Amino acid sequence: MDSNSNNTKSIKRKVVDQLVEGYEFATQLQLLLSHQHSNQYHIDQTRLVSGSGSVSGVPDPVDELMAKILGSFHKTISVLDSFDPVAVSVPISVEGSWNASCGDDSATPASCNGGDSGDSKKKRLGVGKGKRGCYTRKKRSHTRIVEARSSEDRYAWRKYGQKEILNTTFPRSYFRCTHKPTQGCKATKQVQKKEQDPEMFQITYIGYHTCTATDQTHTKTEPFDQEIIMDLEKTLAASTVQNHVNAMVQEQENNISSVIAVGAGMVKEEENNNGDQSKDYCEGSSTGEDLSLVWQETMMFDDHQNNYYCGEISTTSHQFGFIDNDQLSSLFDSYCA
DNA sequence: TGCATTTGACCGTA
DNA sequence: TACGGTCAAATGCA
Repeated sequence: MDSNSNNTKSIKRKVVDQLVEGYEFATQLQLLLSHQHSNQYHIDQTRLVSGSGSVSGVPDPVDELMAKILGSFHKTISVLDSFDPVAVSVPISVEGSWNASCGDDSATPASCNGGDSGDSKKKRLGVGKGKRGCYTRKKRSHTRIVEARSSEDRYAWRKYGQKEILNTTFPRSYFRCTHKPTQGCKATKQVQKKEQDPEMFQITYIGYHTCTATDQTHTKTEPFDQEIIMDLEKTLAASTVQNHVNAMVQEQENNISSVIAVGAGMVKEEENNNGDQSKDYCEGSSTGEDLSLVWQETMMFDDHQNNYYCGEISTTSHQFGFIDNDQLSSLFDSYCA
């Protein structure tokens, strides 16, 4: 693909992002205005009714205007959507993945190693060590943030890194599943002490365990002393999720993971798989089973509305909406198509 | 001696 | 170019 095409796509994506953001802001404004205005409007209408007769059927001008604004946004987004469906993911989206790596292992390592040739102070690695950094970075939905008093859990982790993070007192530690070399388990976690309460750990779990370790005698929940589950971006939404979770856990004490908040986290992943990334998103690290688990996790059945409560989490927005079973099926199909 | 951890280098992304 | 995530050599430990 040439750079022109990439540029066009990049610009298009930015336009769409802005439109989506505008759409969401307009929606919020509509809610605010309708809430405020309905009171005033109701008073005015009551006055009119009591004064000069009935005005029933007169449209609320605020609602009318907001409907026009939203309609305009929606039309624009739809046009772009028809132009390039990949670039648009509204209003309920699961972030796709992308591949920014050096490609397959047989490729020349020049693009992997030669990218940064600048820092002469840095120790150069020996010949044949050139595969460092050859990983794909992708957005993955299986990202859960929990807070706990202990970073321990029932899985066996191997620490592979530690990093000072900007504006934080404590370093972040990086762990991967001990069984990654033997079973290819892709689960990783990051542990960082909380600034406010150093006795608390913020643990970010990325991916699910696919290993079948013999010492794994417990159900696949993590961690066992978890206290708070957080959305990547919106704690408020997480509390909503948590409320649903608590209810669910009582009803379904079986196998479903207790980790519910799922965000579109951005992680790096080693270039071990050979498949294309879109396939990997649905079948690789996010297998069909995994994906269904994500949906299980993100959807809470609302017994009053008879709808699924769907938590949308993306890098730029977060909103909740209701979708029915048919919409759920079609979404599933479209994401994995 | 083998496995786990530490730590600086390296890399991709924003 | 800064930052965060990962690699892998060096080191520690049982």
